[in-house]
This record gives sequence, C-alpha cells and structure tokens, in this order.
Amino acid sequence: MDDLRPIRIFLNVARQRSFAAAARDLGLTPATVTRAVAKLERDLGEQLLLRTTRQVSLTSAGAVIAARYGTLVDDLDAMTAEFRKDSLADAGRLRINAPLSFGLKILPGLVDGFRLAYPHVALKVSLTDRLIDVMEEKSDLAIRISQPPEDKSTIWRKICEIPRHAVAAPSFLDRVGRTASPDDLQRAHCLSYGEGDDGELWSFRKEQVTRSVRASENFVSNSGDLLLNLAQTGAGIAVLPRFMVSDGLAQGTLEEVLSGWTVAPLWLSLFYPPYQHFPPLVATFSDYFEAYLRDQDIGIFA
Amino acid sequence: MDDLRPIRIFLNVARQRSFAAAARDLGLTPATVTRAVAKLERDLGEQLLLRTTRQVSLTSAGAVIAARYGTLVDDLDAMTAEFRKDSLADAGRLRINAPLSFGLKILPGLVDGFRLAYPHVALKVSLTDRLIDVMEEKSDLAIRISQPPEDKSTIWRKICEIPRHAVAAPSFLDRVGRTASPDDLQRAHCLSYGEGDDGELWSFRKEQVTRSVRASENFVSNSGDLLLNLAQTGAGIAVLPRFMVSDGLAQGTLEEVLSGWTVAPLWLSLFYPPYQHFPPLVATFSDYFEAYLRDQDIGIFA
DNA sequence: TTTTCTATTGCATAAAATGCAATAATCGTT
DNA sequence: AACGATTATTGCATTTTATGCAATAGAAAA
Repeated sequence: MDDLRPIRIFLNVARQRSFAAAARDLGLTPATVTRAVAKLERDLGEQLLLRTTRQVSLTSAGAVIAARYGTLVDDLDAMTAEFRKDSLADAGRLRINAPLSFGLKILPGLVDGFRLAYPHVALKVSLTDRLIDVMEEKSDLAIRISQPPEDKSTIWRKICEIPRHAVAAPSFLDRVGRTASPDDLQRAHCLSYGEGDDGELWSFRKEQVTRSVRASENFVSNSGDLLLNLAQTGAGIAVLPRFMVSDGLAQGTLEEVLSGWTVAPLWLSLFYPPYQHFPPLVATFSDYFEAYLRDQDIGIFA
Repeated sequence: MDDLRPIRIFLNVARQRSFAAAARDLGLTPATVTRAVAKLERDLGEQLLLRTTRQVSLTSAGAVIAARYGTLVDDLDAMTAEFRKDSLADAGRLRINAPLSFGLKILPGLVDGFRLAYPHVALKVSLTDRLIDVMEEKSDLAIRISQPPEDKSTIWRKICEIPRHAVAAPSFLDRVGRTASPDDLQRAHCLSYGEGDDGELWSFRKEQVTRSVRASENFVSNSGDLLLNLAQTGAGIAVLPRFMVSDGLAQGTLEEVLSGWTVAPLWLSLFYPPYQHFPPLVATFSDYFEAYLRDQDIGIFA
C-alpha cells in the first residue's frame, strides 16, 4: 500500500456516492476513477463499493476503511502542510556547533537576541573545540575559529578576523623579563594551542616586518581556556583571541607581550554541511550571526 | 504527496544512514533510492539528507520529518494489515435487513447462535417490511419473504419455502360460517397483505385442483403483524406464514380456514447487493442462516 | 418508449519508473 | 603517496504504468 492516490479517489467517491462526480471534482476522467477504486479493492482483497450505473453505496468493509483511511490521510495532509509551512526562514529547528570558549563567551548574548527575533526556532547548541566534521556532529552549521580554511569539500563563509594577542601574567614577565622583539622570545615559555604534538607557528608583524616563531612543543593544549588559565597563573605566554583576554588585560591579571607587534589573526567562519539546497533558516541565522558580531568588539571585518 | 514510496525509501535511508544499504535492504538499485529521496526533497522543498560518497546524515528538517512520517507510516501499515486480517470470513461487520415479523420472531435465536459461533462479527440488524433496494438500505444482505423473485438485476438465493395458512378467529367463523371450498370464500372477509391498493391473489391447492381468489381491496396492509392481530380479534380471514400463526393455532385463538387446501407457499430468500466479489463474511452468514433454518419448523426445504 | 447519465473496458498513446553503465568523490589500505 | 574499494549520482535506453478517448451496457428519468 504505497500509493495513496487510489485511496484518495476512493474516499472522494465514497463521500459523493458517485464515480462521475468524483471524477469531475478531481479533474479526472471516470475511467481513471474506476480503475483507481478497482486497484484499491484488488490490493485489499475486499469489495469496498457497490455500484450500479445509477447508484453507488458502501459495503461494510468499505465504510470502515473509508472512515479509518480518511482520518489517516487527513493527518498526513496536515503534517505535510506543516512541513511546507515550516520550510520558511523563520521557523523550524537549528542545530549549531561552536567552540567551547566562544560558545561560553559570545553565544549567550547572541542566542538571546536570536530567540527574541525568531521565537519559533528551536535551537540546539553543542560546544566542541575539535575542528570536527560538521556532518558527524549532526549540526546544521558550525562556528569555527581557525586558520583560513583550505578545505575544498566543505562549504564555509568567512565572517570576520579575530585579532589575537600574546599575553602573560605580569608576575611571569617580572620574573623572565619583557622582550621587545619576537626573536628574543623563549620557546620554552610558549603555551601553544593545537591538536597535534607540535607547537603553533606564531607570526608577528610590525609595520612591514614579519617575524615567525614556532612555539615549543613543551606545552600544547587543544583548550584555549586552559591556556588562558595557565597564562593568568604565570605559567607562560599564550597567544589567544582578543575576546578571551580583554577582561584579563583590563583587570591587570594579564599583560600584553610584544605590544607594538600584531599577531596574525584567525578567521571566524561558519562551516556548513554539503548542502545542495541551502536551508533558508540556516541562511537566516548566518546573516543574524554576522550582523550581531559587527556590533560587538570581537572581530575585524575586512 | 500521494506516493508513499519515496517516504518509505527515505525512512530506510535515514535509519541506515546509507543509500546503498537501503537499496540492498529493499531490493532496489542505488539509482532508484537516490531518485526517490531527491523526489521527496523536491516535493517538500527542503533538503532532508546530507550526503557524501561515504557518509549520510540528516538535516534538522530531515530528522523531524523522519520521526513524524515514520510513526504515520507505521500506523498506516498496521491499519492495512488489520484490514487484510479482517477480510477473513469470521470477523468484521455485517449489516442485515429483515422483515419486521420475521425479525422479531426468528432472528433473536438465530442472532444469538451466530454471535456465539462468530464472536468477532459486529452485527447491525435493521427491520423493514418494504421490499426495498438492498443498496439503499445500506445492508450487506437482506432477508426477504416474498413471491419467487423475478428480479434480474439483484442477486438472491432461495433458502426454503414458507408454508402459509388461511386463518381466522373461531368466533369469526362461528358468525360467518365455515366454508369447504375457496369458491365460497367471501372476498369482503379477506385481510390482504400488500403494498399497493389491490388485494392479494390467493392460490389454494387441493390434490391436483387449484383455485385462485383475489382478496378484497377493502382491507390491505403491508404489515403481517397487523393482519395477524386483526384476524385474532375476529376481523376476518388472513393468509399468513405458518411461523406467525402456529402459536395462535395451538392456543385456539386462531382456526385454520379451508383445511385440506394448501396455500401457495412464499419463498424465503436472501437478497444481496450487486457484488462483484462476494464478501466471505456474507457467505458465512448465509450458510449459517440456511443451516439454522433447517433445524427450525419454519420452512420447507425443497 | 426514448433520453440521459452512469460505470466500465479495450485500445492507443503518453508519462513515469527502472536498470545499466559511467563518473566523481571519499575512505581505508598498502 | 598511491591505489583499490565503495559510494552517490546521472544520462540513456527500456520497460512498466497510467491516462485519455471512444464504445458498450445498464439504470433512472422524461
């Protein structure tokens, strides 16, 4: 019973008690109606309608089946209509994935605003620091802060650049001394972010001069928050997004290292699963996301 | 949304997270699966599945739709299975139509027995004395006591013959006198059964001799019970089925007129709507009906 | 009776589904 | 890194299915 057409036609005939009327109603030929009903009866192995050329009535089985299938078909139509309605850009469900630190620091305000603007959207936010596959994480979109993506297979959209600062605790700098040039940086003092074993490559820039330093592999973590904590307790120098260190700098628990030199920024991007047809709701959120960030002091819009 | 096939295929793909696996499972080619899912997505205007050559996952919309459609399709399958099961000969619904007097006198015992033998059949009995169209009365079968049917268009089955007796109250016969031959019958004394205006034609037979009397049009009723009541109160002579008068004869409230002469019997028949495929349950009841009547002293089985 | 409307069916045509083979993409293995 | 295996997709040819038209027989109405 895969084809609902015969059922629909049968229901119409049963309501109107006429094949011809049903045909006119549905814009079909009587022949089609006849064959559809015959097919349904054949499939169910039960006669549903009693026909004379001038009169049509229901058998017992037909009456039962008309009632039961009728409500079911109505349910299905209502459901399908709802699906179509939900396909608008301002309702439905949205699963978002974001990095841990970004999620905790930025998302609360953003999500609040979005829920206010689009109250019919059911949001599900998952926080993961790994730069995982969007599909595996079952997300409709993923927020990522990373080096400019080189991935070819995934779809992504650059939102802005995230300026970074090399920071350390004042107590730490008091102990090891403040340097003026990246060349003087002690590799062992570096608290590096990364998934693998080797340290990050930090690129400092001052006017036209660029200096690169490969951070030590002595300490590598995939958690920006951990690096922040360590830096604040005086364990070393970390290179972190501004939105993570601005509080510490303001309160004096952190001090910028190599001020005057700028670190190569990261990119804040939105990653999408391999959509053929971009869901309108995802586009809506993406636009809201970009607009929201423009009003915050988080990134630099090129 | 008339074709459930794409939905079924989509559900299978969603469960297995693989087009190829679904194809193997359903005995289809991957091409068919691909096209079915694409069709569903086109119909709903929403992407449901995210595919890579090695990975398949659900969009938000896909997850919702899979869940909702899944339960609905399950309901439909269960319903259809139930219909098929009910198409057996011992369950379902049965609408019976019978004449009033027969229904009150004979049906109670018959229905009791049938319900005991077939407890899963829902019976609906309607009593009508008119020889109406079976379809108009919305019955699956009609019990009729009548002259041998000449109808060509309807389907009927003769069960037995119903012997009739000409009866009157003893007091009535005391007053008007007892006659020995139909020829002496006073037309004005006849209480006639019929729908129209003119009286019945009563055919009496004694050995090889046949005598016909047309009953008076002075009193005609379409209710056998009314005729019986009138006869018992001494209003005249009525020709009635034996099962209606046997009690009166035994108790002496009625007396047979022209004993020795037999009245042409009526036929007890079952009338059916114009079935193409005879419903098994109707056949079951018909057989039970005939068997039950053989055990009663109601009819004569030729 | 004739007339009109009805349900059905055979036949020719149009539409849809299917299978096969080829292609591009991705993952695991060597 | 390169290869092999598996996967989803698509164009093309074929088969299956559905559809419309016209004809037929039956039943109610005029």
